[in-house]
Amino acid sequence: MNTPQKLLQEFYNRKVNTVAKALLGKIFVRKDQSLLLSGKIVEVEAYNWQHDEASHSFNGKTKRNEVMFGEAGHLYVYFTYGMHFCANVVTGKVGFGSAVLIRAIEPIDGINIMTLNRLGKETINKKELINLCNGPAKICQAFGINCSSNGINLQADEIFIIDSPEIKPSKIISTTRIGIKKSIDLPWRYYIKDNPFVSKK
DNA sequence: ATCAAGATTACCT
DNA sequence: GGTAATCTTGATA
Repeated sequence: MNTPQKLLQEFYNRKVNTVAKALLGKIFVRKDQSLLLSGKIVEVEAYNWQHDEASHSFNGKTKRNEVMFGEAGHLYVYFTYGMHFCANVVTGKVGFGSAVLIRAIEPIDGINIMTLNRLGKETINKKELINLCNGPAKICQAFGINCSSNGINLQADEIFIIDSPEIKPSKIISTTRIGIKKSIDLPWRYYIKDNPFVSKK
């Protein structure tokens, strides 16, 4: 049996749409001493620097988005709507400001902890399980991710992504992105076909 | 200094 | 389907 392999720098250091599709099916992991939380990435969105007005990086580097302009393979976490965090994986060359938003995860390990983080209780029914990580802010709440994780290196042991067999192109659906008002026509949202943990059809 | 918008979610009808 | 919650950031003056 092969040892699970952490994704390396070279995986992230490619074009954002390539990385976005490649991230589908991979295992997102948060480790903190005895704490182990993980789940399969089933939905993502790509945000680019050029020709993408919806991207935080479109108007250039600021204090908020500087991680996006840094090295690939780091985590960009931002706070929005006065109450939510969203997590992104930085991709491509330094200075290009591109990242992949993690939009939905199928929970695997630590479901009891995620349930506690999200719902304030330990038991969960089937419907609540489906709704546990099917949205970018829900993932951060379930995994306990906040701005203190902004900029961390995914090669380290706190938060990282483990390799897993590639999803076949025929199983990847590409649609327009959700919740944006600019560049709404770009088909840069990708999700795994027929997976019940995807946020929206 | 002021202000509007926001890569969302939960709860209402 | 509609909207309140809630506050940081970035743009403009």
